[in-house]
Amino acid sequence: MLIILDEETLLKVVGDRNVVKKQNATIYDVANRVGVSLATVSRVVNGNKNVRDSTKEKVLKAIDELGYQPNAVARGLASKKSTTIGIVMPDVTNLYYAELTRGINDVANMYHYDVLLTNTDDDPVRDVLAINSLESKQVDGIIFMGNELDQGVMKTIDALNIPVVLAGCVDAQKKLPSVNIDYINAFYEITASLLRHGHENVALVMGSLDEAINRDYRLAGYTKALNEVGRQIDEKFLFTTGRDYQKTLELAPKVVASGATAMIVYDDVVAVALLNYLHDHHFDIPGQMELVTSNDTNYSIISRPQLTSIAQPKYDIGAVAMRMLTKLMNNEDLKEQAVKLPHAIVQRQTTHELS
Amino acid sequence: MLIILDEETLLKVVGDRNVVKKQNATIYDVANRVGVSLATVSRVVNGNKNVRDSTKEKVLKAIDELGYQPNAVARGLASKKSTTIGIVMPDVTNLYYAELTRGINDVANMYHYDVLLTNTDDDPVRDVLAINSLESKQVDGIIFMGNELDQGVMKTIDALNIPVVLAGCVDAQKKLPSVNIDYINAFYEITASLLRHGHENVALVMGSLDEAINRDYRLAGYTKALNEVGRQIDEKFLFTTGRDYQKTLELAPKVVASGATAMIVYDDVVAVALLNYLHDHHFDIPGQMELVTSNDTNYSIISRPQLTSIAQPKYDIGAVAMRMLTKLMNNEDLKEQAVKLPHAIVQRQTTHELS
DNA sequence: AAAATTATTGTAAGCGTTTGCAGTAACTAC
DNA sequence: GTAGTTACTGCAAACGCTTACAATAATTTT
Repeated sequence: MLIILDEETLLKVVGDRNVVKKQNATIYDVANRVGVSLATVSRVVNGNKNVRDSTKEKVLKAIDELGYQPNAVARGLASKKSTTIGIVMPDVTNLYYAELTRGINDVANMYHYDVLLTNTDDDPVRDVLAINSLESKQVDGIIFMGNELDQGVMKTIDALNIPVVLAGCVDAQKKLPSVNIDYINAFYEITASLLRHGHENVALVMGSLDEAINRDYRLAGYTKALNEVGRQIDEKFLFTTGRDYQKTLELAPKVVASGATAMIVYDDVVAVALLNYLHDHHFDIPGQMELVTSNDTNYSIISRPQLTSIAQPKYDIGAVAMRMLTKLMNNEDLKEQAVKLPHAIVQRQTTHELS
Repeated sequence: MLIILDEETLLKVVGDRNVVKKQNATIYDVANRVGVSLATVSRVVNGNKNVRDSTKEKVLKAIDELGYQPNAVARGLASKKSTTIGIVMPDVTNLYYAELTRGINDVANMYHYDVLLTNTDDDPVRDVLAINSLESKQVDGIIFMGNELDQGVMKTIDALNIPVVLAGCVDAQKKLPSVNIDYINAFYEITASLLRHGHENVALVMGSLDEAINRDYRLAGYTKALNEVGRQIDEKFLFTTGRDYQKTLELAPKVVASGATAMIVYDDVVAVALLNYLHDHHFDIPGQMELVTSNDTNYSIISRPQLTSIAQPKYDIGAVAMRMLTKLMNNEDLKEQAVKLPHAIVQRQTTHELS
């Protein structure tokens, strides 16, 4: 014989309220208690106007009494919306992406979206897997960050029924909505400034040239400034490295050996490593070497001397990207596809007065 | 008259493959194509043995051809499992938590869980909201990080039908499984060491004393060391502050004014701020002031001088917490409820030789 | 006061899976 | 060959909600 105990009886048996986890109430329970249909309860839960005030109150009361919370999964299945977005990013541990993420998160919460987060370490294979997984979880939108939009990734995104916005990530084909700073100009400006100050040999330290953001943006800005004063790029001043402190420490002597007297660096971790190498080898900074980094994370304030940096509105890049995504999810049109947020050059201690 | 076009016809009309997003295939489509029932397809998808090999192959082939991907939401509703876990944390932007998160994420992915991430800025109200939201999304488990388990939060967790593991977060009542280092001993050791080296006045810089982790752990270890040499705590050497660079800069002169000749700091951002204050005011470190921090994030390597630190296996704390959670979600028993991972003291440049 | 309109509520068909149970086919042992 | 097993497969009922559409009640209009 099967005995089904009600909660109170069960309590007596078990003796400890904490052991008796109440089965979560369903919309059905609420409807029953009030004596209305599921549809009515659903309407009040979803803020539908077509409910008499008196009914609404009764339902609300019952919801409160039962501690009813709509089951988001069931909701998702029925409505095809999950009120969840996905973030695909290289690494939470990198301050640059962490701050973008923070911006995304805050705006997402503001619009009552939850956030599914995946680290892919810039591995296109994992990017694709992540996107597929997000699709199967029926996210309403995706924000993609990372150095490079691999072809396979692009294809996957293309086949998606879900809006995607890029944040701090460049799409050479300009097919996807994105939020960035004007990388070309930023690198142009800082290079030009350094050249104006008499530097003959300005090193550029970037990520892989296979990535559009380095090749077509950072390097392009640098080249433009050089060309403008009638000079060509000299490969010996070009360096590439991953965002890794230790590895960059190994790269440092090579940069020094190149004869550069100034360097522009694409990432703060990399810049700090170079700076510390110079510091530990008693270089005079900025006397012997000027140094500009480009993400303006906490690192550039914390380092001694403090790093002059291209400042990006990181939090805002994330926030704006997320805001755009909400519009897309809402089938609204975007005014701009490729949003460029303003950047600045923050003068600190690793350069002389800039202008 | 309503005309429903098949994809190919639609293609001819629209002319652009990219505009025709294929409707995702369902389990039903697969079953139809092979000529078996839904149940059979479901079985092969879920790796159930009871399927003849030849059938299995046919199904697999159809799945491949249709590009079928199970709908995780429907699955979740039917099976009551979401293969998703939730993380509730103060702030992704804090390197300490970011590294824990990284550990959690990697292990979660290893076990094919996705991760829902919420920042709550240590606000108990938002903690509760986040947990409720996660519950309604039917996550299979939750990892909670943060300074303090507020009463309300505790209550919410108690009422949950979902396993929760704490990471880098202390539960004074020891009711919840958790992963930490042995904070008491860590702070005891470093304090004792500093005392042995002749410091009369050792400052302790922590977060709020309302939080158990500060009051009952960090302070307790510090006190123990003091008592051991027959001394009492002197309130004038106790300082509390949030994890904020600028605010700590304001606190710094007070710490100096206290007459302390050594300080133990609970967070790297805070420690770096203090260090930089001292550096910028030309203090001799460690000559005039020794400084120990306690999270050993990148900051302590990047700062100049580099920070001596209590080293925590941050990534592993996250990883182990997640591993424990998988067991709990699998209804396995835990060997230990409160796991303590080993810590170490990493000697760098802000202290003299320790012992 | 009947008709027309509008506001409110209920009915029931999904949404795409999983899964217990029942049925059928294939195999084994006698 | 028959009974007893075992291996496969299918049926159909959930899971908890949303949402057309239909039905009823309340209100206005004439």
